[in-house]
Amino acid sequence: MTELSIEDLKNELQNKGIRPSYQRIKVLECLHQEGAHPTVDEIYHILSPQIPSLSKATIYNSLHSFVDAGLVHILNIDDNEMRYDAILKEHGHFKCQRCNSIFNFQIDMDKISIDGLRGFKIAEKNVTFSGLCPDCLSQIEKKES
Amino acid sequence: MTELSIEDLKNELQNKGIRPSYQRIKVLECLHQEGAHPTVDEIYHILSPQIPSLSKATIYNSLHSFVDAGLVHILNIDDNEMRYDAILKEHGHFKCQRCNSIFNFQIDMDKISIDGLRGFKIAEKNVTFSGLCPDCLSQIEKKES
DNA sequence: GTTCCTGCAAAAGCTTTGCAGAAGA
DNA sequence: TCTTCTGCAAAGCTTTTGCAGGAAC
Repeated sequence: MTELSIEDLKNELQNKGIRPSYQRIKVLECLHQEGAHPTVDEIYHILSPQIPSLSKATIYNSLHSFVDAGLVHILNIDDNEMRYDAILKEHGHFKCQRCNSIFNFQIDMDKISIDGLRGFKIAEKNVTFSGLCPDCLSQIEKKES
Repeated sequence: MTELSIEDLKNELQNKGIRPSYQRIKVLECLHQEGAHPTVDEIYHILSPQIPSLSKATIYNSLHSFVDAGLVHILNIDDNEMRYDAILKEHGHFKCQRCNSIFNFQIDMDKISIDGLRGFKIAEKNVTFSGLCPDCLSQIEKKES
């Protein structure tokens, strides 16, 4: 969300006990792009031009360390591939069914009234909506007119 | 949720224009078990003893028809495999991180206060919590004492 | 007879694992 | 030097696809 410098990312990794290699810093940078929830494949295609030697195994390894350290969350929003989310602040996700873009939105999880979870210990809350984003909606309207 | 007879399931399929083959009826029956959200593999292992000739391809085919017809929903709650949900009534899902069981809970989606989705057309709402279920909680307490 | 369905096999795609060489402490 | 990381290749899983035989209409 906020623009982070290489130094910030380096510190973020070191604070969690992860050695801040160049590859890991770049992967983490990808995740911190405004509103990004990239798949492994997307990260690979973003970074490959800058780091031609980069392999997907390294991206997977990096992401696993990040998840274990609590730096990023796994997003189960796609049917087939995983997405990763570096925004730890509580928020919801909207997925456009037409262009597959993912948007964040603010949400107050505490205000969700639930019934039937007495006795459960809730650790994580996920809210995911899907439908059509404004861009796709206006494109559909144009087509119809 | 409610116990459905073979006839009910047959009608459910026919109403949607899906030919009610034996295999499809049994797959749909699996999905209608109380609180079930089976994976393809789970369905396969449940039905295999009754239908030794059953293949996973048929289960996938059946589920795709059901999803296309709007009879079941896809549940993106697991990291690696899909789950399927035959309860179309609005509800949330809780996944126990210890035993991997999935529970349904009631939720009023309309009362979720969202901010930042003006201009979006929302088609589907998904709420997924995770943590520990009562059973696992009490087992952990026993271990600690 | 024609259409649709089943089930096998193979293929495709995402993710994980093993290992050798390289980089960092 | 010793540990850790990278990157390649291969393997493992889930899901999809193609096709031939069979069932249903």
